Amino acid sequence: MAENITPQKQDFAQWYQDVIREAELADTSPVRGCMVIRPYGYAIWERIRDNLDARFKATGHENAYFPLFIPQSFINREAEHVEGFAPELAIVTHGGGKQLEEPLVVRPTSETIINHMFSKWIGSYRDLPMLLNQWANVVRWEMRPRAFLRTTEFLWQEGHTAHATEEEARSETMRMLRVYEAFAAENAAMPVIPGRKTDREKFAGAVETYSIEAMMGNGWALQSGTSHYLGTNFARAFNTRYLDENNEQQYVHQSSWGVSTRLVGAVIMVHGDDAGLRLPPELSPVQVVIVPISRTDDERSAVGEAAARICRDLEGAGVRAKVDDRQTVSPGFKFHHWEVRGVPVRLELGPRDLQAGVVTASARNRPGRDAKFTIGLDAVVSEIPRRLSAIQREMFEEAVARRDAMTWEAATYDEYKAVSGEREGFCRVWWAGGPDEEERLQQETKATIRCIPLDQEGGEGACFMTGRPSRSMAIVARAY
RNA sequence: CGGGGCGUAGCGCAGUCCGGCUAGCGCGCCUGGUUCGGGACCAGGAGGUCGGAGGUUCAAAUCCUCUCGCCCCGACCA
Repeated sequence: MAENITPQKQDFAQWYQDVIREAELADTSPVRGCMVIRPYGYAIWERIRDNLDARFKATGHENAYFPLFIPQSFINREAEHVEGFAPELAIVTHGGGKQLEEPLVVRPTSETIINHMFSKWIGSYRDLPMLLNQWANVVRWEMRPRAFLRTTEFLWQEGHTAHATEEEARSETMRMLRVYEAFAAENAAMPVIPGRKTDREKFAGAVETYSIEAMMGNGWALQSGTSHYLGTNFARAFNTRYLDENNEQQYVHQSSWGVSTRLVGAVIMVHGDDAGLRLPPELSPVQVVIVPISRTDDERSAVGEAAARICRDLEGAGVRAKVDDRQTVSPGFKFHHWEVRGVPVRLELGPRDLQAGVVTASARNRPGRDAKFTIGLDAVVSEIPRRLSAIQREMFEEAVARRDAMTWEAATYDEYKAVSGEREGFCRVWWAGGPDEEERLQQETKATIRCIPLDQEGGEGACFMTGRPSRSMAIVARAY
């Protein structure tokens, strides 16, 4: 069927690249590590962006824009931050034909420049909380790029907030993590596990890092969003202080949180199949594609007219619909074209349908010719939105079912090592280990502690590596 | 930076070991016609510094030296 796409089971990494090429999501760039996001891939990002942006606004955040260039000395102010980012910085040394007095770092993230500004803008407790977000590109020099998942330049959103108290900042950190979780479930049809990162996986400069972890089609984990409690680390480095009710100077407590174009990769790998991309209706740039079928000129005009009317009616009902009225390719070609691109619903409209007063429909998540069904012309506008909701729900349920089927438990490290050889996916373990155990785990099995889920079932057990008693379980998995 | 693979038409490749016809094949592209309910068919056509530089030779895609780049697997990361 999809002759240009390697089957997932044969080679998942190759399948991923094939889908990106065939669906025209992205292309390689002349600069290693960078990628060109093509219009269709960018349209998916726009859907992600618009959905999230609305959620940020609804939680009281405002958008702003901070500069791409950051004085190198800013990065150096927070000890852990420098250490963490130094290896992946791009640094500009020349401008206007002259060597710069101070090199400029191309932002890898904006905590430093934003704190520089916050320290000017925040004077008293009345200025707090400050809740900002920016949509921007960032650069982190990558040794091993992968389209969407890890590129040297990527697009993202970074929220930065300042609060009077630790409690408020911590609560903001968790609130935004839950916003990501809701976006993933409701828009991306992607179940995720919100959890706390171990110190080893923590953001450089944060007190605590939380993430949402999603399971890809091959059982690997993908960190799909992060939220950090920064404490007063950057506030101290940049002297971001406010005067409290008692006329005393206090450092602000901060959070930062982000998701990136990596989410596009997540959607590909969570939902895609051997025929290509499958998009949840919420994120699909085109939700319904209408393919007119005709032989004679008379048929063409009758069918074309009907197709245009259906399209208008659907758009009127808030559905993103499109007629593929190209004369230069056959209907069969169009079927594949839109299947590879993951469009949730296809309507075929030909003379036979018009005669019978119906359209022939098929849902991308129920592949195959036999799964086609018909909808009465009168019922299209009422039926399609219901179908789209159903597809959205089915795709989420399917992803949940696969994740659950590929999640298992191990009581001891030996058991983990024995089973993980044959079993992909997430392994739940009791965890009370430290950096040494994590290091050993990664060296010996290539897996890492993805997170310690926030939503624990309770109980107590012995840490699978150290044997020490623990009240929390962790997720162990291979990760991108 | 280590290990592996690859650079020949827009894309995918053969040809390279063992030097020798005018550098080929599939897809795509252009023109015309017939088609159109699951990637249509026929005929004609356009398209190449064989990644780059140097060398060996009567003769180099093919052999030698150097070089540039890309992809995959590992260490770092959203």
